[in-house]
Amino acid sequence: MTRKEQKEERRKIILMTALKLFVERGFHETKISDIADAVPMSVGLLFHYFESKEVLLKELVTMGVQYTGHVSKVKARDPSDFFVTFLRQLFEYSTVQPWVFNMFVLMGQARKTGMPEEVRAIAETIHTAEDTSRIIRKGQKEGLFRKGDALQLSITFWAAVQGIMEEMAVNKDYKAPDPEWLVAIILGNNDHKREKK
Amino acid sequence: MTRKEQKEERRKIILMTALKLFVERGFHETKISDIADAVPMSVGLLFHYFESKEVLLKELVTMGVQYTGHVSKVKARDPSDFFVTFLRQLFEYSTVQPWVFNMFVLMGQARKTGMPEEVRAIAETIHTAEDTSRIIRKGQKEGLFRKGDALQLSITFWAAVQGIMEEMAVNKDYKAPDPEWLVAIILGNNDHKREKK
DNA sequence: AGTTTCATTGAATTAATTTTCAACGAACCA
DNA sequence: TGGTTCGTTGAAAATTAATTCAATGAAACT
Repeated sequence: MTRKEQKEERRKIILMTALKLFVERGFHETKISDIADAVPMSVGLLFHYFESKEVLLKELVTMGVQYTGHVSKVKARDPSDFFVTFLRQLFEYSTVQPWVFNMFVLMGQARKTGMPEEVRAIAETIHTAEDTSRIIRKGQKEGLFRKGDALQLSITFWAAVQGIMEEMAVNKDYKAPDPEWLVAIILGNNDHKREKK
Repeated sequence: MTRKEQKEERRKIILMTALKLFVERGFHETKISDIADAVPMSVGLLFHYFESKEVLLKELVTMGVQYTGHVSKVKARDPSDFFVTFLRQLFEYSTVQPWVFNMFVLMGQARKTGMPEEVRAIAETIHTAEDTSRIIRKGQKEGLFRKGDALQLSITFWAAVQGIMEEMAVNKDYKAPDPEWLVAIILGNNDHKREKK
């Protein structure tokens, strides 16, 4: 079993290395040999672990889909806190658990541009914006959130977050913003609901 | 001269076609033959106009740099209005002047991921965030904007906008948000300054 | 100790695209 | 009209990166 575990371990290292490179430079800009060099291992060996570059990517995105499934369920207690808390955690991960951070960025990229069509299809099985639009609707009923199309609001919020995350991935000088800055997108002018500090 | 004008015209068509495809599908995912088909013209002829795919991209990004130079100077009258007005115009362009819209998205992509290194270098000669951070600082002095590092605020704002724009580029169902939703990122809780409708 | 399995390498092969090119014909010029 | 230039094409060549593979040696198993 040690042999099998070893292999599993190695696969993980490759996946995490590739994830980092894909996020920093983009899928197509990352050569198989770049991944191999970074691990490090020979190009040939990498193919012993993954049958192709695209399969490697697909495995990452599939992991992302599963993981995201978890996250979105975790905490749907209070509409007003949900987003701040989520962002705070996400931004913390950027230093503590880079892979979570990178995964988030990759999933966003996969939905958009510059990835094989098939990969996009996998990434699109996630419906974060739809899910959180329910939370927003709830928040709107309570008068906490801005009025307007909840789904549009939700998509806007996540698109903005994605933008921030990608900036962070590329621009290492840039420090994560205060989550409240972003939550203001959906919060609107709500002075009654303000954090007491 | 008609011959030369003709050629210039043709080059523009190619540039605009490529821009659209690059933004919708990504640079690497767009084959020269895709561009040629879309124009339409033969692959060989495209090389009569541009010596390589990368040169074509570089020319687009260079145009973007010049154009952005204009824009950021245009209207720096009133800090509070600046951002709302800018966004309103930008979102309008998405339907009226798609190329401006696409250009904006391309420039953001070029700064980030998935483009040749050399292109990134060109795109990074733009310093929108630095420029607008001055406006933000001014707004902060007037008590209109949220407190905090003005540059970080500025980068955050533009990164969010970039996220929205990319969403719009890919998800045609998604309608541009109300500019105020995004300006809330820098506005903070400012009830005295509210649009009268 | 001998045998089998499997991780490992780097060079050879293949695949996908970009880029070049020889050939043709239409527009322009004398 | 005859000649030159230039737009145009599609197929051939070159390039680049992914993928395969035969060979090697170390670990595990008998």
